Amino acid sequence: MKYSQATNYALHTMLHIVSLPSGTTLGLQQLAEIQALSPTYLSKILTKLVKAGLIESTPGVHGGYKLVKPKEEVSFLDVIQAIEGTASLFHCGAGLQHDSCVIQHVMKDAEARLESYLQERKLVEFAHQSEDWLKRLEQQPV
Amino acid sequence: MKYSQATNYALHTMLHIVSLPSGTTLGLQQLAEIQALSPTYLSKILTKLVKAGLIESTPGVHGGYKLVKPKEEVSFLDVIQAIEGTASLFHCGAGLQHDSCVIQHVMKDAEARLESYLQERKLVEFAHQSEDWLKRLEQQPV
DNA sequence: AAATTACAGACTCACTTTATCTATAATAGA
DNA sequence: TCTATTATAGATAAAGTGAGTCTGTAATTT
Repeated sequence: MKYSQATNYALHTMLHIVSLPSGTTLGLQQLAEIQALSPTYLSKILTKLVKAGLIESTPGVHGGYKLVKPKEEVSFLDVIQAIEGTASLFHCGAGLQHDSCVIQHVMKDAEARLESYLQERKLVEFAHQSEDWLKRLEQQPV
Repeated sequence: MKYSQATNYALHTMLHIVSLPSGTTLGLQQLAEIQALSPTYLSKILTKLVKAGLIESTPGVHGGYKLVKPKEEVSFLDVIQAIEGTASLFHCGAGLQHDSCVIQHVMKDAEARLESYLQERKLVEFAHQSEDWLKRLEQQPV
């Protein structure tokens, strides 16, 4: 069991977007360049974040991505679930049981602990980490 | 991200083994039958549990599987890690960072919470759930 | 109208999961 | 020691998932 690479990219990308001055946008090209990724691939990941309601995109000349909600509200869990989905980690296959399975109940509780913690932690806690990148971008503007 | 089906089988199988009277063994055929699985496939799963030091196997006429440690010591985490391995859920690919990545740090903490909970919960809590199956097996002995 | 930007779909490649089948090794009991 | 019984290892295969590329399309600003 592992989180996908896409989740890794999504978290790093969101860290950069959260670090933007309010209202500012950041372009796909720049985000892809920072992480050494193909833009079209990163686009697929970001589209999931758009559909999850975390960011919004505007095409066109000075388009890009920007936050929808206040940056303080963006949790790790929000980003992770946007990419990985919300299906439960464990599902007891045994036909009859399914609901009555005690094992499943424990696993569900464990997952709840995990999610609760990831909901508490917000990306904005580490926004300063991304400032270097953003300053470098300002110095060589488009 | 999901736990594998094999983990599901392993947990259910261990629940049965934990429910055995001390010293008693349970055969591969019976365990496979209960869960409607091919014996050879289940064997591969159980071999992992053997190598992890949770159970031991004896071939031969009245062979089967039995616990190594006291039943009270077998946690959910023990079984899960025997099947899934102990690699971390999340690994920041970004070359330089790897250790300094703040995202990875949060993810590691989250995982620690998950594992801590699964370590606390023991399979023996639900041993009684398996009694029905075991009694039925006694009534039609080999 | 044109340049710029994000989006969608089809496709590929490699790896993992979930098995199945066959053959082999080890043990207990006659 | 022979034999039945049981677990194990190896080869194989089908299906699914993850990761990524390429090409083309839609939308917006100037």
